[in-house]
Amino acid sequence: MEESAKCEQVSVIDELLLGKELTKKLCEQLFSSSSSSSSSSSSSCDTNEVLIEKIISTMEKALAKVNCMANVGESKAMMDSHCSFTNGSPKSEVMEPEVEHKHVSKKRKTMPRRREQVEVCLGTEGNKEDGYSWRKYGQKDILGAKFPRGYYRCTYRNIQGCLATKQVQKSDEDPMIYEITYIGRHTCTQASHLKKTAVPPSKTKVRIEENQHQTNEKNQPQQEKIEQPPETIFSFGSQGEVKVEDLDLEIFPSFCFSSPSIGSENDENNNIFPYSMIDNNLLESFSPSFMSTTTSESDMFCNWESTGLGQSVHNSTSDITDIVSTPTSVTYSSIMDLDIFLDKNDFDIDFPMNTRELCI
DNA sequence: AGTATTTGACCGGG
DNA sequence: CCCGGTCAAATACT
Repeated sequence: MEESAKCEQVSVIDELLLGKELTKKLCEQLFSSSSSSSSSSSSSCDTNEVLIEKIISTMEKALAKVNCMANVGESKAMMDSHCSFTNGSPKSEVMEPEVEHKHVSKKRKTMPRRREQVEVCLGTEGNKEDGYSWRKYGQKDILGAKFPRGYYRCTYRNIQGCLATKQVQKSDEDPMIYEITYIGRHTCTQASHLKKTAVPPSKTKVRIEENQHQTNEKNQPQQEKIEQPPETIFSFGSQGEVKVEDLDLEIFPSFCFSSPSIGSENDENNNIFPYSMIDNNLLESFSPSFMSTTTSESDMFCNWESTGLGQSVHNSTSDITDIVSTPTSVTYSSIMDLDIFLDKNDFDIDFPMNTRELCI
């Protein structure tokens, strides 16, 4: 990457960090009554509205910068899948512009892609639980890559015509990191998925603690192919790094969240989220499952798109949809933040503020 | 027996 | 022709 671009990126990161801080503050204010607001909000004189304004402004700045960067170059991927992945039906050809324009066969590369980098702590072999069930259908040695790439498709491809696929590849540099490329979007409704979201948060939290404990103290004997219970995923927060980058947007730096500070597990109020937050809206915004439920993802993104904020970055809802559709719990935090970043119209409800740390 | 994974073959774009 | 992506038969697993 060029130097100027790096500088730009740094300043974008700054903006995003600022935005994060502001949203944190806002969250504290919003939910101070229901959760133990331990952290001190420095200048708590800001009203919620002011904070929101600030956040939006910050995000807009960041987005503008990113937009600039994207225009300068490196936006090939952006062009590739520049949109039109509407909430299409599984089979109807949801055409990419290039396809539409060129009247070319509806072949590969027509699905929007989104790449995630996941640092795996507990040796999940790239099979991080993301809430959806995948079926491996191939593996390929990739030129120049040390490790083979695994190809997965949605288990319900045949049954429900869900065309979502993902590619999992262990990173060359760091074997603990898996690069996961999601292609397409889930159109299926996965029961297991729904079930997971229904897991009482308190339970989840306990798990987190346990896992944190274990991972911190001594690495568990790492086994490849350990199937992690869904809850375990949250442990990524403590040590794991989750990077979500939309190949189309390329606007989000890598995020690394640590778990929210966790109190004792004997109180429901000590859930990751204040219990009062666990309402439908929140569950939906946190959980990828909402994408596969009847909840209208399109609605969500209508909102998003209508903000104009999104349009300044991208014209399509497809990518964003794709982002949020990321079902994985690993991306849990990321999703939350993406929501925050992107959906200013939903600020009032989509505030799963639990990010504690934003690493680059 | 049913389901999931592995792996070599095949296909198509560049 | 090379390479990435997918298919599908064989194999493993439950």
